Amino acid sequence: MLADLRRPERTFTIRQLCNEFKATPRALRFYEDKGLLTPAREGLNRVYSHKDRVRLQLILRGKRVGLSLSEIRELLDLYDENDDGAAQMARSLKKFRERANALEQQREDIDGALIELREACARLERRLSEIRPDLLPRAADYDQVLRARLDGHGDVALGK
Amino acid sequence: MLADLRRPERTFTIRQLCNEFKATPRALRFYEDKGLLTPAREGLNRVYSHKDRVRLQLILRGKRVGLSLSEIRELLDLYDENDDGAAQMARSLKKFRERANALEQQREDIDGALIELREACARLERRLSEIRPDLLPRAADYDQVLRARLDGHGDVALGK
DNA sequence: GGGTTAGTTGACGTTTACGTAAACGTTGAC
DNA sequence: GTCAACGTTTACGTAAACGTCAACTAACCC
Repeated sequence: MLADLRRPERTFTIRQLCNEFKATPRALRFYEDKGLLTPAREGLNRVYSHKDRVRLQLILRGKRVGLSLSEIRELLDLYDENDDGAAQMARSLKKFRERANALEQQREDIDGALIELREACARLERRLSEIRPDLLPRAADYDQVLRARLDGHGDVALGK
Repeated sequence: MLADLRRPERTFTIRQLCNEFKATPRALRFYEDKGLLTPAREGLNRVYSHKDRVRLQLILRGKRVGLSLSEIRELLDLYDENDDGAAQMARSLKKFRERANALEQQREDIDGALIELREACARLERRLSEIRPDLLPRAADYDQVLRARLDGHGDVALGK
């Protein structure tokens, strides 16, 4: 086919990008509002270029790793303003490393919380098994694990 | 000393509890507003009993493991209403297990994000070292690790 | 004209856990 | 007397990332 996805002159509607990346129109307009995207217009309608699509990809990737929209915008701005592309790569690298550090910190926090939780669970289990062993829940939590996996996941909760 | 901390008739001012648990008066009043605490009054001033102190401890522990205030309130309510104490222990246990599952899920999300981040970092590092090796940041991130550890940590960021 | 589909803008709502005044009362120190 | 320190209440502000209307338009089909 001549109309390849990669052909630079190909354009996209808001709905196409939403379907492709599983976003909502509201979200794309919101990103535009925040200066992350600036699609062309055809009359009123937004027309997303190939470059816009790439930007959107970067935005969503940034979100997945837990960057805020304003942080993402800073990075995207660099890609525009910058001439050689080396300086902004260095800045991106720095940002990414910071994010990685923050995430590792979050992981430690979670581990700490898990330790506290497990202790509390153990205490409760001991006392319950002494007093009312019939009330001890059992297979129910497997349910929850399964439901959790089908639910919201893939994105990182933003700390702070 | 006769005036032991553990003597049940001992009471506390808002400030004392704040200092002890490193909270702000605003926070304690807020918890009261939300029905988590109901200290006595001496005129206008709040007077926290021994039991109030225990409740506050439970509140803060709940927060540390990432429970929302409304979830904490549900648990605390059970401690009050319930007669034998077994049923609410079972419910607490269930809640805690759910929280543990959710936290484990969050950990996986973070791990996924970290993988993506590390890949991105590796790409950037490769390209930078080819093009502008002088721009590669180095010891700077150790700084950030240290600063991060001194900063906000100990509490779990609530996801979703 | 009527209906459907997809697009637009604008504005308010949601959620959580408080922070931050504003305005006032009480008590003790100096 | 007056200042500071601590307490009180009420109420609005904040941050993030959209969701959820409402009201309108433009295009296409019959």
